[in-house]
Amino acid sequence: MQKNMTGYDINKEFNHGLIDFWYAKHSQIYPELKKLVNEGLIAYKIEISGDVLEKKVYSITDAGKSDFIEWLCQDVEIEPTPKDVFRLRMFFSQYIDRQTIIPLIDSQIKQHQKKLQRLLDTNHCFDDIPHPYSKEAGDYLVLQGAIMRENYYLDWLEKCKQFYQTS
Amino acid sequence: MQKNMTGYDINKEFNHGLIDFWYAKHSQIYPELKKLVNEGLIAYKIEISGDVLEKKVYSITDAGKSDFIEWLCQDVEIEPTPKDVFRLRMFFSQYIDRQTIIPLIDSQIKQHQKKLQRLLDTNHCFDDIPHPYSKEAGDYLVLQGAIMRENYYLDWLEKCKQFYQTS
DNA sequence: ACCAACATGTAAGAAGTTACATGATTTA
DNA sequence: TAAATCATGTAACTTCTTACATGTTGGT
Repeated sequence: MQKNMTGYDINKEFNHGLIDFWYAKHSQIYPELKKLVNEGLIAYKIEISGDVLEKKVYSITDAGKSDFIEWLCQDVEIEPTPKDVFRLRMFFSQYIDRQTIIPLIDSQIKQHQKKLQRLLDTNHCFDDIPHPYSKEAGDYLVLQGAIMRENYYLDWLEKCKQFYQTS
Repeated sequence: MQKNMTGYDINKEFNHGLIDFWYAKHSQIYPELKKLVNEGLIAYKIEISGDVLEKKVYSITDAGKSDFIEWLCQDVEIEPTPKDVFRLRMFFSQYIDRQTIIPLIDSQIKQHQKKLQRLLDTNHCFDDIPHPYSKEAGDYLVLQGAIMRENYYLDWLEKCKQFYQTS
């Protein structure tokens, strides 16, 4: 929808980029692209890199665009709260002894702080709030959401830590 | 781990109860229980309800307990941010026109407010903060996490709404 | 020459959803 | 006696992960 891309490009955005709300492995991406071509929603042109290496550069078709916009405008029910393995662990935290649980929580805090820092570094790209309906609008909104999410999660982790420390 | 349960009980907790961090359909639960029995991690006794209805009441074995505790105490890497369809939609929000997007966001706000209210109602069960290592500790921590999550998500939705309103 | 990155796929299996399928018990 | 809830399963399918599999290009 936003630019022509190869499967490799999509994989890079999902796994090395900043997209923090969706992902897929290349082993899922390539078959899925094939499927979308069969459905007429995307099409590709082969480009040659160097001497022989073939790149399949995909673009969205008109049918794909209208399908996508239709999907985008639908009012939908909220999803169930996503599964969270660490929340599951905390649910059973009564079975972890005190000298074990604090380092476990600290490890999560450390990792989430690192993630948050990475998001905040990216946030400097937006010196000004982008204009609605600009092409940066989506990036901006999801990045704000990601930052807010990490902050809430860290607050919760701190709460868990204090719960087991002050007793 | 906490009490003996039937597959039906587990399904009820997942789909009608308050567990807000994990779920499964009964069509997944029954085969999974069978698998765990084969692995010797759980066992069941048949109880008769009424005249003939057979209930399989499952309990965890010693092997299951030690396996579980071992899993529980492991220090693990944080998971990737879970997929979020509405975040995905907002990423592409530039393609939604103004009279459409605001009701879409409002609908999400309404649904999350309802969910939050349900969580807050449950929260009244905890007049006092439960004691760490009590059996309510896990319930308490995940409920606080769920409430914090809904609050953060509502804040983000409001931010999205304002972004598209003030322009 | 070597290595990192570019580039594209398939196969086997695990996890999860939807639909199919059946029957008993309790409550109004 | 009808409906809601209790109770347990299977089948087909989609989704996702891990591992297998191959070859090119660009930089040092």
